[in-house]
Amino acid sequence: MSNISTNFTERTIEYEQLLGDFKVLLKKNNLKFTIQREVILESLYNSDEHLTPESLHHLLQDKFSELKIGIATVYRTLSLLEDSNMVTSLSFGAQGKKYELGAKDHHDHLICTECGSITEFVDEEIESRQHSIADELGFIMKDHSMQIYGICKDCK
Amino acid sequence: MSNISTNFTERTIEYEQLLGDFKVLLKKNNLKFTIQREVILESLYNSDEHLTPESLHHLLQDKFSELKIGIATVYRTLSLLEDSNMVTSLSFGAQGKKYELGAKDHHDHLICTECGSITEFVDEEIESRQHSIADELGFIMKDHSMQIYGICKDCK
DNA sequence: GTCGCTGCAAAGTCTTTGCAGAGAG
DNA sequence: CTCTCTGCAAAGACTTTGCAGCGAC
Repeated sequence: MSNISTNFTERTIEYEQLLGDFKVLLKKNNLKFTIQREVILESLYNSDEHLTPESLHHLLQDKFSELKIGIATVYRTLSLLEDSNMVTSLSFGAQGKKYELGAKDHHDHLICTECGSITEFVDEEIESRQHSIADELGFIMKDHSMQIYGICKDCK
Repeated sequence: MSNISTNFTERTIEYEQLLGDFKVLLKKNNLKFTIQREVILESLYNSDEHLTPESLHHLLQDKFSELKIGIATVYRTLSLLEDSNMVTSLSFGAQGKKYELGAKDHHDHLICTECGSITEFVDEEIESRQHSIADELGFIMKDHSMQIYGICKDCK
């Protein structure tokens, strides 16, 4: 695999380490390290989106067309990664199930109902409050999603 | 530490009023008020659970077996209610989409990714922080939704 | 009586599974 | 060489749609 193009999402973990963790995980469970599994991990790492199995499959078919990765392999690998807590899945309303690497930072969204623009933000106060709430209710927090809907400053 | 009000499902609206609103809505859109639509609304009102189409269908078959309500009608009515903003849906994991009456107090959700259970909570600190963030970014906040995903105390 | 609604069943979607050949270790 | 993995296609699971008779208004 070629090297990883850096993009603007801050990562809390480097790809090399992530890949190493994955290999350890596979070995520990007597599973094999295949090119399909590698490109799926890499694509999740390099994506700023929350990917659906279908969008991930399309992406793989574009970028790694020579591999002819089947949709079943995408599903199987996502399940494997999710079971191993390397990715988390979220569901957004009617849009179905989406996956993202567990190693990424949280982020929330302001969505303008007029123009559809999306602004990302992170607020430490809310982040820490969420952890407190989860703790107080005996809940192990894995992820969250928060959307604020309204009218952005350009539209008002 | 501030309080987390785990005030489960306080209703802000009486059933009679809800039913009246529903009838107005139907009339306005030239739709008919049928017994099926009524028992679905009533069952949502009387349930403290977040219902899936399937669980709602089972419940209806138990309580109103003489009506022989079809699963298709359940799906159609839930879509109608959702489009009219009388119910909201949450979806998560492999377990599909769940519905709840929108007329309940505003609250956010803790969703267990293991068993699919949903715990509601309201936290004033987060509520007010959201308003501040929207203000700071020049955004007029209309609504928001927040879900925390993780593992509940029974599953961990 | 009109026209929307319903139950049924068939058709779509999305996801999982069975299988035989391919490939990692 | 062994035993898992993969792509394909078929099977499942969940949801939507077409239709003819039913029922609200």
